[in-house]
Amino acid sequence: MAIRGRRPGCPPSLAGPALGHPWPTAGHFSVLGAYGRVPGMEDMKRTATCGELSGARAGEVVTLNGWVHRFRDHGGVKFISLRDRYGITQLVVDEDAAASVREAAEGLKNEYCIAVTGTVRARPDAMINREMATGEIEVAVSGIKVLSTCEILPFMIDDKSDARDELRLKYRYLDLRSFSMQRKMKLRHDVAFLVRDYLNGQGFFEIETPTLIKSTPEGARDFLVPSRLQNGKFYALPQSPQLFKQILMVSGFDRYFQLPHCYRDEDARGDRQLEHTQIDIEMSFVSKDDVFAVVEGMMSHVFRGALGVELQTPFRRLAYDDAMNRYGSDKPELRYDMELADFAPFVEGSGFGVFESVLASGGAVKVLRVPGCGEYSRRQITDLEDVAKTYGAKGLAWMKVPAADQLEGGVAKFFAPRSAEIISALGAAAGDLLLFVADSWKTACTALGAVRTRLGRDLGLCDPAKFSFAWIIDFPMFDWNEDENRWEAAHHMFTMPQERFLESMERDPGAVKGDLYDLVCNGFELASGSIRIHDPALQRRVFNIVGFSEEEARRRFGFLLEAFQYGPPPHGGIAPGLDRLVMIMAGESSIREVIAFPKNTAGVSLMDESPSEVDQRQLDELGLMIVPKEEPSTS
RNA sequence: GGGGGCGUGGCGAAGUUGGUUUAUCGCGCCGGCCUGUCAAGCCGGAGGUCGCGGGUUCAAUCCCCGUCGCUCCCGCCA
Repeated sequence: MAIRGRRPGCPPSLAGPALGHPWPTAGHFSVLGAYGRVPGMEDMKRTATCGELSGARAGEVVTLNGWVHRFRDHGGVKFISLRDRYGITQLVVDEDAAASVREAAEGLKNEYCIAVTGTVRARPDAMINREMATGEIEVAVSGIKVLSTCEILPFMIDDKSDARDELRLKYRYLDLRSFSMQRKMKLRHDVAFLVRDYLNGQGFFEIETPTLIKSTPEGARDFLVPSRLQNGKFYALPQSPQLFKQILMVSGFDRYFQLPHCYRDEDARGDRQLEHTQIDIEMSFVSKDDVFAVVEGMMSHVFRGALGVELQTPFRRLAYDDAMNRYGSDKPELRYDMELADFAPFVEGSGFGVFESVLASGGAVKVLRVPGCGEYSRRQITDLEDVAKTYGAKGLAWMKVPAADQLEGGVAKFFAPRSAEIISALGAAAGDLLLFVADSWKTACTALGAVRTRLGRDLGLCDPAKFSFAWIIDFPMFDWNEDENRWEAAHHMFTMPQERFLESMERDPGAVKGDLYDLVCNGFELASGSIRIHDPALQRRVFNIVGFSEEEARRRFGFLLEAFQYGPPPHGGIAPGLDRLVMIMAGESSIREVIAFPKNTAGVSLMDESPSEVDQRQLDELGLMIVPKEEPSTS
């Protein structure tokens, strides 16, 4: 499926605020004179960009530098669309142009990099192109210099038929030439700039933390970097600057931020890369409300500046339990309602054994009312059932509401006696479809939530121009790990348990809510953060619950625990993902679309072909030996 | 680790329920024509071991198995 949202074809979108403010031109800042000496083009350095000329400049002699976007040869008159970062300008080679110029023009091919001198002239009225920012003028060419030539392209720049991703990534430098990609890179630049602008204005310091750090094998897999000087030892690349930013709080830096690269050696996804950029924030002497206020202010600043969109703040807040119960997700898509409901009240006495036994064993029966889908075919419902099964549901029960007081089809016969009551409780109407999942509470919620998301997409319920933010709060502090038979931290071990659970924490870890929060937008988790523990005694209690010995804690996080003996301030923070933020703002569904040089789902960079093998000498210096993974036996 | 989808000239796609014929279309490319296009137009042309390997068959681009690559998803991602 093609996922790029580009459709410019023509450059008018460049001039307009398609993604916010206009493209800068020489009027806003000087792109000219930013060059050093370019051998061979001293006399052909640009005096204007391809996006800035208008009727007011008619008569001016200009030099343009750029790429041949299209070439239209009419025999007598020839047109060249010259493209640079700023737009497209039409060049004309008239019939009476010098023979040398005509000859040079005829030799031009797509994507040649050229310098052109000519006279700006207003187009005749009938020839004005109103779709184009520079459409009222053209440049009558008096000189052409080919700066470099171009091979036959693997795909057309800004072609309407998209090349497949594999090819785009291999020739990323060509892909990035397209206005579509240039616009996204500009958006990313704008967002990063606005983030810095806002946080600086709020008194935050940008402080860099190391990228070669100690491996702390909790959570995601670390990328390891072997040490040559310390033979047999390894650095890890940071999954986030978590420990360092907390240390910075101990150091008194009150308000810190950074846009660090973070690395996780886990399988990539459409919205997940091995390597991504966070907007890492930490603050002292705060509660979560202070963190929320900063992030809400920052997001407002960013959306206003980059997209011209006013966000409504404060963002709504949704407890984790509510998010799960109502939307079946801890990162709910909130651009539409269509909430899940609890069907348990109607199960008892229905005689439907599947539902009854699930409830009897402590599970849940959730129902999703799908307005107007009562005509769904068996086939369509089976497709939805497959979605539910993917998320662990054993099946998807259904019934239809043919009339305001009637239930039919699927499991309706068990519930027909209470039809009116059920329909009224669910707010159902004739023509609705009801879908059910019965399972453990979490599975029932997530499976039916996935069905909800799928339906939202199929039914076109998502307004692409809408950004629905929400804070998800009151997350559980600990998850029970079935495999290892122990409690583990749901977020990380430095998260502050909510005060009301401090007393009962050891007795009932599963009930403890953490001072822990996510920011979600349009069904994506945009940020995750928490108020941290700064009290060593409390920290020990948490370590204890997750089965972390004092010694093990010291070995892994010793420096942090030690730092906390020297007057640590109460602190907390958050880390929005920059790539996901830009992805959502750009209306893309793949994070690769907003990363200049992304890796594919197998972690391979198709352009530079990393990762790659290394010389034996490099391995020797590091004291490493490659042990091939065993081939699966084929006998 | 598991499941789904895709792989056909440089690019994007179509296709044959296995056969007759030269594997089709659009873009691009090459040559020619053309004074107003802006996705220019018209005429002509080149370019493909249908991802790779094996199997079934008289016959495979098509069916089967394996493999490689890309992609979406589950698991994983404190």
